[in-house]
This record gives sequence, structure tokens and C-alpha cells, in this order.
Amino acid sequence: MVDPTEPGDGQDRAPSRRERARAATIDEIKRTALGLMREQGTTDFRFSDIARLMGMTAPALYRYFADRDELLTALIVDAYDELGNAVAGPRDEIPVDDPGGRFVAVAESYRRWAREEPGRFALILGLPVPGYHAPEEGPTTEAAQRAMAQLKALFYEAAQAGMLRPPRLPDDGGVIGRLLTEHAEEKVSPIDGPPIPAETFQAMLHCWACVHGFASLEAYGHLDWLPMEARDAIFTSSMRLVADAAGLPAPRPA
Amino acid sequence: MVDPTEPGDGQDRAPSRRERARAATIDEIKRTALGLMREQGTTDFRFSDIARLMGMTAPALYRYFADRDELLTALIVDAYDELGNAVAGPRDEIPVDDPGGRFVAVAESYRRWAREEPGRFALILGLPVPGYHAPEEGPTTEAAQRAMAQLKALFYEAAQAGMLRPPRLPDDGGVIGRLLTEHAEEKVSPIDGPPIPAETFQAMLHCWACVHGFASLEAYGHLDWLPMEARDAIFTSSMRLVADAAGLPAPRPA
DNA sequence: CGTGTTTGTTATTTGGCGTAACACTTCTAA
DNA sequence: TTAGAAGTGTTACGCCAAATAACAAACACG
Repeated sequence: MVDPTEPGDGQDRAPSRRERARAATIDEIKRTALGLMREQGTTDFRFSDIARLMGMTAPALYRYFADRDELLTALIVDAYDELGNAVAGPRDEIPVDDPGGRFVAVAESYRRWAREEPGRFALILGLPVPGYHAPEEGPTTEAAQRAMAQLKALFYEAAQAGMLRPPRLPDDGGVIGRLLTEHAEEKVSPIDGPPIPAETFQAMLHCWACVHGFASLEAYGHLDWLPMEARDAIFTSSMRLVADAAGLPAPRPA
Repeated sequence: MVDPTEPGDGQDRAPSRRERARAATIDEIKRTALGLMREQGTTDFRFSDIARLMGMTAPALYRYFADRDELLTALIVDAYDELGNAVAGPRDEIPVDDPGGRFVAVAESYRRWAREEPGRFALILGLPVPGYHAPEEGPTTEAAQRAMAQLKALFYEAAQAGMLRPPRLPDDGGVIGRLLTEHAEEKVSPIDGPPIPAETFQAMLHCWACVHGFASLEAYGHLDWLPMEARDAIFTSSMRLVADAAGLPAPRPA
């Protein structure tokens, strides 16, 4: 049985010795694969290399993952979750009544994660790995939504607290608002909450695009010609600007 | 001889019949590879597939490219050049005294190119293809700078024409300006022109990051859940905002 | 027309993915 | 305690693509 679902019946009993060993092996495989990705700077890795590093032979890995795609799917889900955690952690260290500061925290940790994990960043937010076919409607999309929800939550809280000015973004004749409410109502709302105003949603996308642009340019080395200090300063400056444009109050100085 | 350099001596005589045939074959190989990339949506392609589509056998391709990396390098250089042309064309259809409009034209064509050519976009602005090792200081960096220069030129012209307000970006204590002038003087200036003020350079990076963020999110399908009209409207709105923040005048209505 | 170059071929090596068949360990139940 | 089932590993193998070697045909040019 390779299928990791259905751990018995519906009940979750204490994991047996074997189950623990299996989980540990799965974890070691994933960690080894990540190590290879980091080492060679690509999303490519060889089953045989993973096995060799673990002191096993390649075919043994197929006891744990049906094929390369299944391992990749697992890595993608993990990566989304970790990116989500990476931005949620620093965000939640800033008080809720400082949404500007919370946004800057999210932006900075998004960028840091991208820079520290370019391979995994490319895995989830770049072009799919050659030959990889994502499972339809699968766990990857859910994981992506969970990660995205961390940013949404920030704006939602700010709106709830009444700390969100109307954004500065032009919406000639309310076209965007109409389109968003017509076609994508359910996507616009964060999980478990009333809808964000369309204009705020638009502002959030603007912020995300800008953060993501910096993060991906930097992750792939396209800003290497700039000294790190300058990159830091420029990034922070840009983030303050987009936060302001989105209607967030200026971050409170720490 | 596979080495494409040294076409005789320094002189460029009329290309002989054989040279023309060779150039045509090289071109066909590249076009076939691009077709495969577009078709399968990845940066991966098989030499054997290219050869089959061309009615040849795989080893014949090695007469034209020493290995997969050499073909990739050629494709990367081409892609940079075409991206540069793709943004320069629409830009130059807008009058020089409308730099805001010229920026929007650049942004829109950058985005369109990314959406239409996600594979090539990933090739140049994403994570390197598995196993690919770029030649050091090679033709790829030069091509990248040529493409980037198209955006620089826009800001340079606007500054020359005195149509550039100081950007709205905060630079506390002029840290960014100092860093830029200290460390990256030559990179800040466009080719063949006096230096752009550091604050304008910063604004340009802000614009680029935002354009690139939208473009890459969309190219890899992360905005597919939004209807195209909404994406268009939101993108345009964001571009107007960043252009304004960068000190460009509002685009003149066509 | 003969010689050397270019461009193609087929045959072969190398290396990774994935499967098959088999061996050893561990858990479970009579 | 012990037989059998389930789980985990192994070696041997088939397949496919990259890249090289050795060879054959077409072409350019004296």
C-alpha cells in the first residue's frame, strides 16, 4: 500500500511503531530532496541521488511515493504551507492595531522566504517542473489558498477594525468593482468572513503583485547587481508606498 | 566545426550558399524547440522530438549545437531580445511627450508577452532550467541588459524632457540615493546617457517589480480564477498608480 | 575530376526512471 | 510459539533520452 490516505478507518488511533517509522522515512525523503534542490539550485533531483544519500537504493523509494510527481506534489503542498507560516509568524508579532506594520512584516518575510528558498519558491509560484502534472483540483490548490489567506486575513482584520482608508487606486466608473462582485464573489472573501469590499480586494492584489515582483526578481538573481543594503532599502520603501496606496495606515515605528 | 563564432576572419563577406543553409537550419531548430515548449508548457524539450519534427535523427542536431545548454543559451538570448522588441514597439507608437502613456504601453506589452510566452518568460526570468549552466559573463547577461535598457530609456527620455516629477517614494535620509551613487553608478545609467537621478532609478525599479509581479503571477496561471476583464482592469489601474508614484505624468487619453 | 569539408546516418555507451521478482523483517492471530 | 500476512528492502531488468563514435553521402572548389 503506497496510498498515504486511509490510515485504518476514520478513527485516528495512536500511531503504531511501523506508522511512525514510515512517517519518519517519508520525512527524510522530503528533507533529502529539498537538500538536493537547495544544493544544485534547481527543482530537479534524481531519485537515485536521494536514495544514495539515505543509504538506500532507488527502487525502495517507490514504497513511499508512487512516482516523481507524487513526491513533487508533497513538496509543493509543504512549500505552500511553509510559506504561509513564514509570513504568518512575523505578521502576528505586530499588534493587530498596526495593520501597516503587519503588512510590511508579511512582505518582508515573503521576500526573505523567496530569497532563502528559491527552488521551493519556483516550485510553487514559477513554471511547473518539466514533466510534472499536478493532480486536478488536488491538495495543491487548497494549500495555495491557505497560503494566500494569510494576506487576505491581514486586510480583513484591518477592515474589521475600521483602519482601512479607501485605496488610492483608480477604478474608472466602478468597472472593477462590478466585475469582481459579479464573477468572483466567493473567491474575494476570505475563509470564514464577510466579503472584503471590491476596492480593497483590488488593493490587496496590487500589494501582492508588487511584493511578488520584487521577491521573484531577487530569488532568481536578477537584482544581484544591486548591493543588498540598497535592495533592502528600496524594497522597504516600495512596500510603504503600496501599503499607503492600499489604504493601510503608515506602519507604527517600532 | 560547431563553434558559431569566427565566420572566416573579421570580415563579413556575403554569406555563401552553405552558410545560408546552415543559418536556416539553426533557425528551424530553434523554432521547433520553441514550438515544443509552447505545446507542452514547459522549458523541457527532447532533442529527439525536435529532430523527429524536422525529419532528421537526433545526433544530427549536434552538428549545430554542442549540447542542450548551447541551444538553451541561444533561446535565452533570443527571448531577451524579443521581449525587448515586444516592449519597445508599442512604446514607440506613443509620442515622446506622453511618457506616462509610453510606460503603460511598455507595461502592457511586457505582461502580454509573459502571458503569451510563459515558457520563454520562465526561461529568462524564472529559475534556470534543470541542469542548465549559463556561460559566465556571457551573451545572456548582455541580452538581459539590452532588454532592461528599453525601460530605462523611457525614464531617461522623460527626465531629459523635464516631464518627470520627483517620485513619491520615501527615501529616509537619502539612504537609497547614497547607496546607489556609491556602489552602482554605472549600472544606474542607461547606455549612452548621463545618469538618471537615484530617486528616479528607485522609482523605475518599483515600476518594474510591479509589472513583473503581475506578469509572472499571470504567466504561471496564479490569477486564472479572475475573469480576464477584471485582470485587465486591475492591471491597468495598478500601472497608472505606480506610474504616478514614479513621477510620470498621467497618460494622455488616446 | 579528385580531394577535403559539411552534413547526415546507424550503432553504441551511459545514466536515470520505473517495474518485476525475490529476500528479509515485523506484526498479528490462532 | 509459530504460521502467515503485511511491510520494506534488495538485485535484475526494460525503456528512453543524451551524447559520442564510426561511417556514408552530398557538396564546394582546386
